Amino acid sequence: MKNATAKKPSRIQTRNRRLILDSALEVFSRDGFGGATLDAIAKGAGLSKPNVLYYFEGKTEIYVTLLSQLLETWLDPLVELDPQGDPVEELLGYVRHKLDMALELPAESKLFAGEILQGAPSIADYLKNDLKPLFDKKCSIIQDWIAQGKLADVDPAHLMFSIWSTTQHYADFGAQISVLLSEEDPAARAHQHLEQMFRRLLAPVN
Amino acid sequence: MKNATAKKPSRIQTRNRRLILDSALEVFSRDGFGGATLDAIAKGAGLSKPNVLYYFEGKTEIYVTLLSQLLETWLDPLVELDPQGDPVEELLGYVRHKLDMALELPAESKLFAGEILQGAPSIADYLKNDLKPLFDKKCSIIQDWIAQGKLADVDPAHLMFSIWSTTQHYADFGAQISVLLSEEDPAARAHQHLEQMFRRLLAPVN
DNA sequence: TCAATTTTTTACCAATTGGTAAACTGACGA
DNA sequence: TCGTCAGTTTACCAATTGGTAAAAAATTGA
Repeated sequence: MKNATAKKPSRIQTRNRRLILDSALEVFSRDGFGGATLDAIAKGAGLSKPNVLYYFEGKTEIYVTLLSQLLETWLDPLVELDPQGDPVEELLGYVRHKLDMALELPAESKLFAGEILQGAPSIADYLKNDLKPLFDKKCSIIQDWIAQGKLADVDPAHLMFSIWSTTQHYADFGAQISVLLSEEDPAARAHQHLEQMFRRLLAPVN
Repeated sequence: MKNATAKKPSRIQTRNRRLILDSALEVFSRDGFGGATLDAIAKGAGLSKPNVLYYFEGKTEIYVTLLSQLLETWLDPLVELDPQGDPVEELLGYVRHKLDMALELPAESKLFAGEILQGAPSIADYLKNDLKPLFDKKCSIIQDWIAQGKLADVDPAHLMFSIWSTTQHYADFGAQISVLLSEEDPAARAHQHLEQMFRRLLAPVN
């Protein structure tokens, strides 16, 4: 008898749920929620469609599971912004971390981008209840840094937007970048460029 | 008899094609290509589905028409980057223009973003044959400016990426921004912030 | 006015899609 | 050895979807 409340999952369950989520991440991030099909996800996971539905209640549940797992990972580096550290270095570290994530996990970034692009229908609550408070807290830390003269006078919220957009751009618009760039190593140049840009923006003017 | 080669369109044709494209822009940008349906587009245009298909050969043709119209508008401000003008002001003007477009035409921005997000399946050729040459040309203009000491030493390509990402972010991630921001007027703050950021980045260090 | 042409509607359809029912397989403990 | 139950497959289905055929209505030009 399967109990709704947490029966420790078997080895097979762990493996197959992993397979399904891996496949689904690829399919959803490539085709969007509307364009993704259970058949494609099942095929990618090497399982039959009914077998996939044995592990998840439906397409939507797979999608939401993926998103909520992603959000934890995604939020992490922001949480780490330390009020005690050196302001400029803290923020540059955050930029570096976010860029690395975009470069290493482009599918996750695209999944998130697609969800927001379509009005965040599945994660509106999360944004309001979890992200917003954290965002406000970090903004006020930045505000304090500015008040202490340790940082140039920037708008904290819009600074965050700039960090998010410039870093995630390398994942979300990867298709465009790879056409426009002939370089061997965009990653290194990207790091250099963003470091330069945000250092100049943030360095306090004495 | 309908001739394939340009019969001047009737008043009804112009009107209905416009209605269809307007509705399709909203539907595609909200639901993505895969999630969009002809029924939704037809309903939004106030026409029957077969009537829509009287004006366009299919869902894909509507989508591609929309994209190619959009690309012209979108490219325009980049074309205007003038090698003769003052470098910093030229680039800041470009930033301003792009931000205004994102704020005023968010649906267009989202449509484009969605297409790139999914690997640019419909506009890969356009990117290679039209955008790339223009991009290279403008990059070398920027490179010249730098060589002349009129601009800080930035990577032109990545500078462009930063401009695109930060400005379009206000459209593409609007759902997130509106949750995080309680301000009355994000547009004004956004303009201020981007001006500040790019001015500091671009100002030549004497 | 009336025939030719454009536009619109009605009635369909084949393919795909998300999802279900139920039979089947196989491992494991008593 | 047998019953139990997790896991899998087969066969299916109703709804939706992109699209078509052809008749009906509206418009236009002579």
